Amino acid sequence: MPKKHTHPCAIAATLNILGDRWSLLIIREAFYGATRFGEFLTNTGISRNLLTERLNQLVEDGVMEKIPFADRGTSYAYQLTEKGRALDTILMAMSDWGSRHVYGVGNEPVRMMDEATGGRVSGLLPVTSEGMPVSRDKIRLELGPGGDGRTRARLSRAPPHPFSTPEN
Amino acid sequence: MPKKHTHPCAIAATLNILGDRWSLLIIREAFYGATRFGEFLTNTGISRNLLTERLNQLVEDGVMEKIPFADRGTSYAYQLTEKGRALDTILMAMSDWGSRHVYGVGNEPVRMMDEATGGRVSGLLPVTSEGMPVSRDKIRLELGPGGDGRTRARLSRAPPHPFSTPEN
DNA sequence: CCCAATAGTCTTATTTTGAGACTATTAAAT
DNA sequence: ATTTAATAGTCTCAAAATAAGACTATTGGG
Repeated sequence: MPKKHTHPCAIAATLNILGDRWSLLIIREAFYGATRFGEFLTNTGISRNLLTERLNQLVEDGVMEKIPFADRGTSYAYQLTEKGRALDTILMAMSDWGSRHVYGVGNEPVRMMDEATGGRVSGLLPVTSEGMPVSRDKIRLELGPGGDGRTRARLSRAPPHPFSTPEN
Repeated sequence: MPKKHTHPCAIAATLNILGDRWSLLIIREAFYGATRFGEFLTNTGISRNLLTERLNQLVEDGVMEKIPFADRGTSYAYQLTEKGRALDTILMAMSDWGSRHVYGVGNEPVRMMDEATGGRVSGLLPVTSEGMPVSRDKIRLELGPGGDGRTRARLSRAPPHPFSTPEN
């Protein structure tokens, strides 16, 4: 794995764990039910040595766990931890973006459906801790307890509402 | 950039564009207001040759655009396209995950605040096209128009509700 | 005891990354 | 008009990661 980002930023920290071509594809397969070395191997197309390294890293990072499995030969089940299952939102966001902006609406390989209403899941809405929807135009970034001078400097250069759409 | 994923999957397609250590950090800086080569250079810590390559790639992929800029020397502004601004959800999801599971709640470098209520933005909720919240336990994956046999095979192996929490 | 299945290791060539020196273009200052 | 400084690169080289595939180790079942 390449060198790591060192500045205090939750996005950079996430990229330190998942910022490569394969890790999130392995995670995707785990959500799709894969647990065995061979399944990840054939379902993703990664090479053996890299899969070994990535699985070890994901276990070390607490995203997956490796569990001995009674089966022919030496065998293990790799499964998501709670920390790993929390990656569902990132996968959904990437699936949504890729569907809309790479494949295009009407050409998605996979659709997410809401079994309750039969409608399509069509996005992710920022919400407060009370579950109230938040408008992207009203989101402001604030220095948190884990931030430092560099974080403050970065935030002070940022626009007041980074995720708002530009007024024309 | 490394070889690309070829199977039909919106997540894989997204990783083909953003699946490396730097691209999303460049995008983050763009949301934080950076537009110039030198800003991306110093704010991310990427090396010059890689920044050149990544910016070119992001422009080619339609995520950013390069606009001549009247200033000292040869200069340009790199800015997000609409396709690029749509990456906000992925960034928010990564920021949220990194805050909770790497830094830990109470130790986040940056907090997202809702200016309307003063509360913290604390997650992303899947919603239907009508804006109705969807329970993760009720999300089912379905073959879309862009899928093929491999997509179908992958989905048929998947659990009925991939994003539900396991019953204990 | 042998066989097959599983999960790896090892080797080698190729590609990507990282670091930094060097170059090109242009607006402003003199 | 010439020089200077700022900007955005290009180029070179070493180090590291990736890719592909041959080979090895462990173990349960026949």
